[in-house]
Amino acid sequence: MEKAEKALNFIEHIVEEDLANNYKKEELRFRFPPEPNGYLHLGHASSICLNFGLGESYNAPVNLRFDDTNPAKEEKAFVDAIKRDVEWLGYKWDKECYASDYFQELYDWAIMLIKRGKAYVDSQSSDEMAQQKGTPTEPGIAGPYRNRSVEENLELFEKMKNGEFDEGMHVLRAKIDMASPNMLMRDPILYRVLHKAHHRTNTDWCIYPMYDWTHGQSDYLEQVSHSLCTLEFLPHRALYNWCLDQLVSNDKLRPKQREFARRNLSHTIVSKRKLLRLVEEGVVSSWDDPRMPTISGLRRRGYTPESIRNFADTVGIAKRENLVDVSLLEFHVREHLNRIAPRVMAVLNPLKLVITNYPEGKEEWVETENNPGDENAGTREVPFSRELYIEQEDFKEEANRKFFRLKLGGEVRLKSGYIIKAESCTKDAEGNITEVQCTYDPKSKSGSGTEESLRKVKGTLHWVSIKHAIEAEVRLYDRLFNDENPDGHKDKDFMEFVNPNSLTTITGYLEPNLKDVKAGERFQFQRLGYFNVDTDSTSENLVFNRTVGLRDTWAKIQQKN
RNA sequence: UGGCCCAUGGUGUAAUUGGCAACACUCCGGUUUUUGGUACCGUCAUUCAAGGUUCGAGUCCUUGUGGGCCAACCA
Repeated sequence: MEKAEKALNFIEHIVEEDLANNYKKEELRFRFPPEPNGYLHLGHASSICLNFGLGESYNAPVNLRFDDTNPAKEEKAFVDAIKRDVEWLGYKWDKECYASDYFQELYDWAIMLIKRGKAYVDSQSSDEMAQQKGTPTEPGIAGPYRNRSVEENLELFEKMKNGEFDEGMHVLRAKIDMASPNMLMRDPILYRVLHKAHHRTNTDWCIYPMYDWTHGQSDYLEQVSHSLCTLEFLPHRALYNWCLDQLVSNDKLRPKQREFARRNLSHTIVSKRKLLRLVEEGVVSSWDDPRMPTISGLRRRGYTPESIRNFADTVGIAKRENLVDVSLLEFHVREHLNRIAPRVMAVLNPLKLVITNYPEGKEEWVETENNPGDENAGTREVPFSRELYIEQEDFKEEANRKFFRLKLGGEVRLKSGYIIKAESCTKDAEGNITEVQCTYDPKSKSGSGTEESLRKVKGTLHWVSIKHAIEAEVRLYDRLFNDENPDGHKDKDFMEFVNPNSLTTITGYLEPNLKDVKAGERFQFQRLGYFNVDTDSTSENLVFNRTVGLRDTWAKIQQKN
């Protein structure tokens, strides 16, 4: 229903056009084709959301296909991690496919190619072949094996398959055009010998097909209608089509490859090799460190699948270079968490506050909303007593009228509690404030309905009763990189931009309702931000991650002065 | 130096395919608020440049400028 309202992106325009011309709606099929050689990250999320989103809007199946043609890099563990991440994002694939399931068909087609004189075994070194390949501005030249006989090619390819050759001795190449302006058409390699066990086919094969000889065929076998990939594969399209030309039959659907620009996120890096460096050099603790742009990192950080999908959706898709600001991602987590996260009170930088006219030993439980924006969220009770913690930031001995918080002689409301007035404070030898003494107005209790309780005071502070507070380890995260585009400097290594303060670990004091929280649960620490329970958390040692802070206009006001 | 792709506010995308440049975020300003949160309101682009076609151009054409991609037995 909301689809009719929404403008279409250029991929959807292509689909619409195909639907208007030669495709039937039932023929639409998409696929997400990761190589199981690492963890999924935000970049993959774009592709996932694009393909599965298309599947949803056209009610078309989407395959999850593992592009597992290089056993040197791929592992079962990554397959499992990828499946878990796609599921977590909230998508269901139609078929779970593997390029390795097509090894036999691919091999048979290669034989066919050889028989038609369109493929040959080359027995040169990769250096020699690279030499002959030319450059983008100069055409390539034919190698000495280009015109081997069909029989010889057949025999050699058979021996390659049977494991009679070492790696690197022979490859199978398509015979296309060594002078093509498209480098990829200069007799691309189709098969190489790899004496490695594959995580699914084990040692059944010792020749493995290359990407270009696999992808289009896989799409064709699965009858994928639209094969979407990133822009750097654009030159591969000609080869994709060439491969299909060799084998498509007219009664079956012919897949088409279309390309979109990968999404780049500011202050972030996504290259597998570089993320690995962050892990190996100990900048982060692991692949699922909450600072990592991996799906598992974002999950651990407290991001919701909805927020990532909404982000992908509003960013959209196009063909130009881009650098999306992280603030948009942050906006979407806040937007979602604001709706679903229960509010709680927690003090992260405690300052002791003593209410001198509050009876010693007295305690009462005050009622407070779980989410002011959601009537159905209900209320809970929080213990209040004579000695509380407030944030150090929330008290100043003196301040101008812009400062809505507590100052000597000034009044403030303790959220869901009483209105208090700061009377005095004590300091240590260095002049740091160690305690604030205040008085409260017993008639001003929140919700009591008294005239005093209805008084307007400018500031409201969150607080926690010292006696009842529970301690927790709180991990405060900041951007991993200080530069907007850490990967975008030709003369500088991205490691130079690592933010040394991307993680600060402190002890926080929480309202006691939080004592039984479980990993993954999300909360808003009122006035501070959104936090979730980390997987490291135990009942003895609670651990919270700050997913994202609240919008902080006060911080901006201060910055200006 | 060859081929291909791209160019719309600070950012990312739209524009019924030639008909009043729209949406979201950010920034800035304001209203509401027992979260300096949320919600709400307002300000911010004559579409890279120059020419052309047309009653009319972000959209079509030409040239230029700027950016990107292409020479792994990776995907």
